[in-house]
Amino acid sequence: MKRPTIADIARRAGVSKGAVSYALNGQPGVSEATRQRIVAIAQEIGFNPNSAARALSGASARAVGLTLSRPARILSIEPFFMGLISGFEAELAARSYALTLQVVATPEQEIDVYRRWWGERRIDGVIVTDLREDDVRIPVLQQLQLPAVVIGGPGDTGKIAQVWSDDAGAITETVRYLVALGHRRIARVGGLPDLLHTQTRTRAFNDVCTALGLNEAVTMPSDYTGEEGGRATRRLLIGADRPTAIIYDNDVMAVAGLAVAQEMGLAVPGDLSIVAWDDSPLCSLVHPPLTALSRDIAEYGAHAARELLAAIDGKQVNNVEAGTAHLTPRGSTAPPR
Amino acid sequence: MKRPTIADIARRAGVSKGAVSYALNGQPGVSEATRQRIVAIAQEIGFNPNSAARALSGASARAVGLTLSRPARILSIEPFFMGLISGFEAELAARSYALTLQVVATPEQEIDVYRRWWGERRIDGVIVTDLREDDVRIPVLQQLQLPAVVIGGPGDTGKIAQVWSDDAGAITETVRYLVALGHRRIARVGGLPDLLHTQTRTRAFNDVCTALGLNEAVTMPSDYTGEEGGRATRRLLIGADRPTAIIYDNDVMAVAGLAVAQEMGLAVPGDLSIVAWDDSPLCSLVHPPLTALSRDIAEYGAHAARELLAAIDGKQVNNVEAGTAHLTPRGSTAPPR
DNA sequence: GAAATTTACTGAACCGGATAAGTTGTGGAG
DNA sequence: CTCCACAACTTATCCGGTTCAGTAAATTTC
Repeated sequence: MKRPTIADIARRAGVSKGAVSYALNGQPGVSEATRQRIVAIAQEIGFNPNSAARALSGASARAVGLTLSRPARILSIEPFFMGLISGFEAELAARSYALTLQVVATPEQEIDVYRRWWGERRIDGVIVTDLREDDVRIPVLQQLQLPAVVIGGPGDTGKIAQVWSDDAGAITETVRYLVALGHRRIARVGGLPDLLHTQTRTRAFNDVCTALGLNEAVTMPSDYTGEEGGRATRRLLIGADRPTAIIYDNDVMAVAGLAVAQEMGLAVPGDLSIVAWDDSPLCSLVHPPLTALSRDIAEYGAHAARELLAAIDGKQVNNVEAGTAHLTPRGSTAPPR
Repeated sequence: MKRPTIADIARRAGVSKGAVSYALNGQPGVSEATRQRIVAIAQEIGFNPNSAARALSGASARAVGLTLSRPARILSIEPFFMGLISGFEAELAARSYALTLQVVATPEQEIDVYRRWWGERRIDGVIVTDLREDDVRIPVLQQLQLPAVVIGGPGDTGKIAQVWSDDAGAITETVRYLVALGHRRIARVGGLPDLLHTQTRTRAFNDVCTALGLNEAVTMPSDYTGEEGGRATRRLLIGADRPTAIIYDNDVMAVAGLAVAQEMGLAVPGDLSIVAWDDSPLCSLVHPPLTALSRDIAEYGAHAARELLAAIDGKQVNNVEAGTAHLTPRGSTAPPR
């Protein structure tokens, strides 16, 4: 089936291609009567402008790119990214931008994808997640002058906009809450250590523990997987002065930690309190339901999408903080026995 | 930064645009020496063909579309879709096709998205999930002559290819296994009732229960969410002759069911055996780990992607079955007390 | 009422590739 | 030595929009 073009509309309306273009784009240069006639014909024959032709004649591709850089076995379970994608989408769809997705294995491959997408003019901008220290992707994005928004910071990204949430504030609140419950030995199972927001959390965790006079702030590095989270938990719990509370950097590890505690015969929250970072249905599903640091991930994604669209439109964008996660107490936290 | 075009390469190589196009696409019409010179220049200046220009001159858009039609709160936790996406991607990336994603709320909106994508020539084909009975999307796809592959069947989709897995065989195997363990009262918490694969499962479940002489095959309809799965479980367990085993149509509901059983003071697997459909890290994370119907979801997605690419290439594709899920016994199933 | 301006268009160039058709130059057959 | 076939290009056109430079008619201005 031949898809209709503006030439078809022009023929039926008895005007030139140019007039049709003006009419459909709300440009001046056609009378209101003609415009309505053209729009009606376009509607009737189900016209959609060929995105390739549009992109070729200088306009934008009306698409943005996102790479997912974690291995499939983590992605498949990590609710965070799906929430983020939903949030982007809501914002992008409203301005009829498409979202192009690619799964990558390494930062180098990710850079290649950006290079290719930009070179092909397939996208107008990208959303970058998991900012690292001295991130190799940043200079490439700057060199390409590819509009971008970075999620996870704050860090040094030059003129590239950032969207982040106040992780330091959230972890401080959490530790204070646990201390108020009576906990003195609080440990943490962290995310990937080279991610900037993991470092932010670790630093804030150490600071607040010192400030409150707690002995030592142990952070077990991990990788967001359930297996690693479980292993880290086991290592924390076999010591003589085991912690009475553990904060996990994501929900998956927290659920795994809960399973390990139960397997070792520890009561939750009686013997061990558990806090998950990033609330998700997962946290309410398990028994006991997990106390979690909630934030609106979809809104976080929507925020990033808005910033990116602004950057694409050439507006100068600044680093924005998109709200602090707040503690949602559930059944997994209580005073230690 | 101006992105290089074939005209730039042509100038530097001292040949015409046409020669560059032939050289880069492996077409005959240039000598091997010239071809290598051109390829070297393209490499050096980091040339990527403008996808819009390419798509405009008759070639394909080198992109396929996927809509996600469940509400965000389910998508965010359902590991199935992420696994599927990973699988597509592996296959698409290998042939440098892009994946365009859109979250939709209703089948009607989904149809609109297909119409727009196809009209805009943004994509070459789509992957359709969650086939229903008399699915409204199928006639639209046929009318548009939009290459497509349907996941979840088998059903009547005319010439549109389908990829499905043998759900009937899997559920039969599961029921036989539970009966072999000594269970006589087996219930099921199903997925959305209007999905075709849910109906296939329900029918097979009823059939095998009848064949094995079990009293009644109760299927509680649900919607894949943890909340609904938990509610359905509670309803099943409050009866006098409560089931000793429950099969869940996805992992999220199974985890929720486990929590409900524990909350009601029932031992798993002592008082209640649990089987989850679709294995995921989630199933191994909880305590006890859940017996699950495992299948390689990523491979399932890769299979669908291959079929779609074949359909785009104009090859006649047939309905293919992509393997049966097999039972992975873990700690959540045992003989009833 | 003639000149100046505005309105409502048309025609053509352009974006960056793909490709059909035309143009050389070379080597081999006859 | 000529003719032909073929390789190795060049030239020109096309894809479907956007946009700029024209143009004729209508309207305003003094």
